[in-house]
Amino acid sequence: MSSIIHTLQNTVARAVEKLYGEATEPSKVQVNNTPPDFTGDYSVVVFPFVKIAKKAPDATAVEIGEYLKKNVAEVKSFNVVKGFLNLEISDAYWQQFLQSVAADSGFGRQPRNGRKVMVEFSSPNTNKPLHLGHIRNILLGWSCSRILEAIGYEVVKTQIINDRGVAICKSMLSWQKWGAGKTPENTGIKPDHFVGDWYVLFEQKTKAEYEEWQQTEEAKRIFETKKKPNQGEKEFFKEYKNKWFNDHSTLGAEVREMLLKWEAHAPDTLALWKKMNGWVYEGFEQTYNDLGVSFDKLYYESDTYLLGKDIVEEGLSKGVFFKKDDGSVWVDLTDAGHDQKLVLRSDGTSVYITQDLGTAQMRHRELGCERYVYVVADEQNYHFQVLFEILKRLGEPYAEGLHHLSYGLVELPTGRMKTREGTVVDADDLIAEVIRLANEQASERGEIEGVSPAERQENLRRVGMGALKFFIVKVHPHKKMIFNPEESVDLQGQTGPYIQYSYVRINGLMQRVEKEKVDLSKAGAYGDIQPQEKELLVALHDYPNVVLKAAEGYDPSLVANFCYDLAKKYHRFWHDLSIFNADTVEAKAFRLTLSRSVGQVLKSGMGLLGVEMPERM
RNA sequence: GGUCCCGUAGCUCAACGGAUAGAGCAACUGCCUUCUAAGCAGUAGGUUACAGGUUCGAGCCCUGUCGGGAUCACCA
Repeated sequence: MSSIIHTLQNTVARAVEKLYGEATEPSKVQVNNTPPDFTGDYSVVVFPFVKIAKKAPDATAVEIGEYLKKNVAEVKSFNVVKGFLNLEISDAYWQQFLQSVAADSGFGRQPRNGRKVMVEFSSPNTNKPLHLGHIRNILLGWSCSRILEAIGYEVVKTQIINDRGVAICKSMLSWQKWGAGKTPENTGIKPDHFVGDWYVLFEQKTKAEYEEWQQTEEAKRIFETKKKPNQGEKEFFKEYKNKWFNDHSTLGAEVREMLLKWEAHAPDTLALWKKMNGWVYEGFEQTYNDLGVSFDKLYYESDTYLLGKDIVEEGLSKGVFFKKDDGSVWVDLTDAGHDQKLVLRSDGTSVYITQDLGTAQMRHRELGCERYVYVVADEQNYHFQVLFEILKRLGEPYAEGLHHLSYGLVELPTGRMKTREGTVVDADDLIAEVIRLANEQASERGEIEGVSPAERQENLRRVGMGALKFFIVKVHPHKKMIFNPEESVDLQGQTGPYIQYSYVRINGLMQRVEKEKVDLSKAGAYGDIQPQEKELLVALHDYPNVVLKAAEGYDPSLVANFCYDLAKKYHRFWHDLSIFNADTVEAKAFRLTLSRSVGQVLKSGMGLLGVEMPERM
């Protein structure tokens, strides 16, 4: 059935044309939910037509209202307040709507549109385990994928694994030097953490070496000759660290040597690299599993980091790029408000963006998508502006379909997470903690009858993860978010478990319906729809539109807030009205059907966010 | 300095350019003999950073100012 909103928009447009002789675009007609304090279900904003009508707002509203009442069967009545045209929709429409939702398990989803979109997210480095920042990235990528799927796209979920470079070499070298035969197996440490620990040790050893070096005559001489005026020793050496690591450090030299050996495909280095990355993937796999996410296609930086050289040639021949005297290749984006950007070094080697250009082209050849979404933190906004602009100028066919889903940093109440200060929140620790807290709080509430320990554990896992995921995904991506660990595991108020609880209530009802074989066929004969019922119907009615908007804006928080709002309305409904013990069989059937539809939409909506519903809690 | 993002209740967040800016947390008050109280209802809390402008109407759009962040490498 087609939405009443469209009917109203079309009819208002026709009314305006007929009454005032000017054509209006139906999609421009604003139809809003009527605020609670007024009578009506939907309100038409008539101000835009006042000029055309050459009449006062109220008079215009009345005229349009009368036209609607006469021409739209579903419009039961209307009233006009301060130029707002409030419409009451007939119960028959809502009845029919409810039946259609109850009969459609895919309500809110669009049919396949035959189009394909790639979503890239997570994209970790392989030298350390995943942390809270990755979790936001992963949840955004995952829910965006689900939402795009829901509006009809075929979605290819990918990640590019940054499996090469200095960082992983540090872990490799560290384990090689000091590992003494230790493995994840014989230490019992989760393999990605195991590798990360060696990285940390390497950084510690480097720091020690640096501090020792600072006492040497050479260091003192460098300080005296290179320091800025009034610069203290401490400050100077802080700034000098990178330079020192490249020019003086023995550990630095060893890492560079290892990187060179890797690039030369030295067999022992490659074997070590594969072994350690293998451990990391094993660990990641478990974390992804815990988060309930998966990928369709993996890319490895070790395969892609040399790509993009041919695109430089192409850009030069197309005149998009130009060569400087020293042989370096650039693109001039000053007319687009950006700077000149290097795309190939003077020694002919590529830079970061070269690789991304090549990867974009390669992936398009492989996947042939219409759109490509990159989920990457907002510190790379400029990079993606430049990347997309270049691809556009190169005339890539998918250039218009590129999108950077940029998201803000996750901060703790105490400020930014700092590796050096050990304030980075580890993903696995966090997951374990939320599940532990769900268990703890459930124990305080006591046992639920008839639930096996295994079921109980699974339900509590869903509750804990629901709390964590909802807490993160309810915030608009662009905003940096403050992650308060204590609040993230709250199970009351505006939280995942609050929504899950409304689902569990419904689930309990449905089990009774099943057991008692309740006849729901009389639902349609229920005549007197209550406000608590109406607000649920109106909310359900909006669901498909919310999913659509979330997809258009790459914004899962819209779905999260919708689910919360729906759950809130359901709790109110539950509290105010008797469902199973309703006065009449019609009311009982109607309310149960309504409950079932709400449960179905809650499960669907939360599913788009990657949150699973417990059966009992 | 240039560019971009953010600024809403004490705190965390909402609000297709629409009516009296809403929730949750924290505080206080009620509601379990009835379908699960992880719930419901109430009290209190606001010059939407500031100043102009656009219009029937601005938290939202424009200009400027102030605060916070990011970014502007022959790093990734």
